[in-house]
Amino acid sequence: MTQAAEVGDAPSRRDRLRAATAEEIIATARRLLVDSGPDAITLRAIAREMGMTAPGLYRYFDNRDELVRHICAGIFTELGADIHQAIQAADAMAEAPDPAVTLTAKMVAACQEFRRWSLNHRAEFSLLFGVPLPGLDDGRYDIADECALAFAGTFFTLFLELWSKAPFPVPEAADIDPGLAGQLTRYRDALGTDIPVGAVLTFLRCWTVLYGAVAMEVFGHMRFALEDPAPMFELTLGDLAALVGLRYPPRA
Amino acid sequence: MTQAAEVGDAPSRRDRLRAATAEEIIATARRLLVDSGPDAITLRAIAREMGMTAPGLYRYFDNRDELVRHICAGIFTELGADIHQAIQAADAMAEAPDPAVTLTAKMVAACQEFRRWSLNHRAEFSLLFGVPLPGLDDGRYDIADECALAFAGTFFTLFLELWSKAPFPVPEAADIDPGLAGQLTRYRDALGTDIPVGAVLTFLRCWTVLYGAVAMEVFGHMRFALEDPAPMFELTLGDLAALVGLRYPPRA
DNA sequence: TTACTCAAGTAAACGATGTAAACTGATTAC
DNA sequence: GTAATCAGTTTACATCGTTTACTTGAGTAA
Repeated sequence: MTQAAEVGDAPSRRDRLRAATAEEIIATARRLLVDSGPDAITLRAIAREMGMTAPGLYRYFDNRDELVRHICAGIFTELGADIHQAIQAADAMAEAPDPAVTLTAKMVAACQEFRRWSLNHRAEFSLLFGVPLPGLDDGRYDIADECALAFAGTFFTLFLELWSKAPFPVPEAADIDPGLAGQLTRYRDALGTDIPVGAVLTFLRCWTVLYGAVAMEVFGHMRFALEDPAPMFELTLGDLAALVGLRYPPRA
Repeated sequence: MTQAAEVGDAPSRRDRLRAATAEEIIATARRLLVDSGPDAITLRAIAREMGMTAPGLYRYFDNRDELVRHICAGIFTELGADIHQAIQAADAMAEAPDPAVTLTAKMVAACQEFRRWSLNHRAEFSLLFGVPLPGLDDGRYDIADECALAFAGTFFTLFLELWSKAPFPVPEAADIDPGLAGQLTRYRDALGTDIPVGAVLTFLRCWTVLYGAVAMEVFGHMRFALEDPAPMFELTLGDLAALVGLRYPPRA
């Protein structure tokens, strides 16, 4: 009876012949997420794909949320690498004598790749940049936060390059709200650089603008007005370029 | 047995003495949302509060999603009224001879109220502006969309007032990407106004910037750098003011 | 070889969830 | 007076995360 009810395709334990690994579980869950959306990441579905049963997953994760956080960590890492590669590609393509043109190309490539990836990976984007998992508001710092910070580093590295190769005007430290300046100083020290706090502020403003434009598009909150926000994103790129002293599109 | 298991506090059907109304159900669900977060909006919990059983709710809504959409509609309406009131209050408070100062105060009041409400109603904000409910990607147009449009009208009315009382430079129609211009024209016509498409574009850019700043803060995606983003929002207000030809803070 | 230990699961169960189908008691229409 | 309709209830199903108790096989010490 039970034997007759066996399903065919999912790998059974005897097929695996080895113990599962946390990485395999995460990869399986990730595949379910990509193929069928966030609601498809159920312990039973993951276990089924792995040829085991749901409670067995508790050997590897304390609960579902922790598993999801590991999925997030992996996605952050992949997205960071993806954008890094786009920056490298733009660098290799550049043959302009004017360094500002090359820098602009790299910045634009990074932002466009972020948008492109986000639109092509809506489920993953929602997981990383949508409403956070409940219960994560406490001060705990986990692997997903760590990878998020590393992801931010991808953009920050580019920002540092822009700043060092073609410095742009940033708010004077004296003009910044003291409370904000203190926070920016702490964040700058955590990053381990010595750029002015005004530059850190500009970085965060850029990130906010970029996030807003992409999140709004991915979440479909722009559809009430536009069915294709792509040309508006080009204008956003212009705003971002202006924030770092560049011009986009290059020719006026 | 079953009688002995009766719970005490939830109103029983006999206490109600009248049929429920859809509005009561929505209000009950809304209270659960506010008190206990989005996960608390379960059909059984709502029914329990109403003194009935879960399947009875299907007399009023096709399914849970439809109920949630009605909750969203109510929240949109309330938020719009809230912001409208903040604008009115700023108008009443203003005693400046310079109209630009009054307009700035109203614009700032609207944006600040949007942020304040959003931070004080995170669960509701997530419902309205977070990742949309699955299955809503099809072209259906429901009551939540209608109320969202009305909500946008609150901001747009203010924008029109800014534009009419103190016109500001907007992109020339000829300089706008043709595809974008077409979409903007359609949206403008839907709004029933005759302002230039460049002004519509500026409106959408303002909304994107505002949304990005508030969503990022509500979702906690700024905590990796700042624990109190309030001063940064003041800078965002400055950016927004500049987009509509105003200055904030007023004194430089 | 035998006994012991431990890792890596399974099986069964609990209390939730959304939802479908069938049924019931009161109110209304004719 | 009887039929229809309203506003629910009861029961049931599949699925969810999670807990508890049990099994199984591999490695190891004596």
